[in-house]
Amino acid sequence: MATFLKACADQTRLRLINLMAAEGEICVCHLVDVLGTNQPKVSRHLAYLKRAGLVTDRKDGLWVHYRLAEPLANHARQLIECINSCFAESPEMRRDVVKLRAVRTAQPIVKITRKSERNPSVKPD
Amino acid sequence: MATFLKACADQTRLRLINLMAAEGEICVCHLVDVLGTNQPKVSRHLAYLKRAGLVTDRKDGLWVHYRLAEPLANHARQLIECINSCFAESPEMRRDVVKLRAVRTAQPIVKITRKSERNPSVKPD
DNA sequence: AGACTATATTTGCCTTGACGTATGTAGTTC
DNA sequence: GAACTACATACGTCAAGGCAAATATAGTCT
Repeated sequence: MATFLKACADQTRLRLINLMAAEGEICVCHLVDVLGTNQPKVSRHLAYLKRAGLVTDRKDGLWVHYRLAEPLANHARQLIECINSCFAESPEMRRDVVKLRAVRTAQPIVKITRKSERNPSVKPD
Repeated sequence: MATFLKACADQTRLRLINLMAAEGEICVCHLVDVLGTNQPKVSRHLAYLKRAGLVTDRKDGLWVHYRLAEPLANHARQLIECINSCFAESPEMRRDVVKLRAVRTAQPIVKITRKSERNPSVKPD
């Protein structure tokens, strides 16, 4: 119980949980884009959530996709549901979801991985 | 949100919340007896909960009584309710409530404060 | 093979918070 | 006022956890 609460008791992790609760499986690179922070930070928090048993990951080639663990222990599920209903009232959380959708359509996970090809604004040198 | 979760993310504080949710206003000395720990530890955690806005206190002569704050912010109330429903499944939490009732009847808060008078097993020296 | 991409982990630093012990404060009793 | 009671707080220590920056790992493309 305290373990789950600790895992949720951080703004960055709450944002990650919010996104996965809303959109299911998400690739780390998209999470980095949405949170607008550096990649190690996101990975660290994802690892924390995984240790706590709240999320699971799936490797797919170069990418790793995270999603909320299923099934969750009873109290963990209740807790996530409760937190989730609170997200609805938070502008930041709603903005994150919108931004994730935008990022996903702009930069879908495809076999063409070069940023320079996906996004012309990035010069290939 | 993260603040409230942090405040709840500790076993000792969960036990305190459980007791106050079940029995309302409780005096610090009884909480010390029930938790079976030292008094500074209990006071420290109560102060933490108070800072987070989860509890309020009331002075009454020599005693201080704590209870869950009312009204709580929307998400805090939801959170407490959720946590509370999880308590029902925890043997330790249920034992605490039983023990509190026992302590309260054995050592009611009265104007006779000497432990030696309330409890003959404590020698007055 | 070499360049590149996505992700994880390590490192060093700093803050927070948990603990027990000791001490301070304030109210009560006699 | 002296002894006592309930509670809070300061102190020193320690572990956990937050961060940014650097580095490691591993898969992909050409």
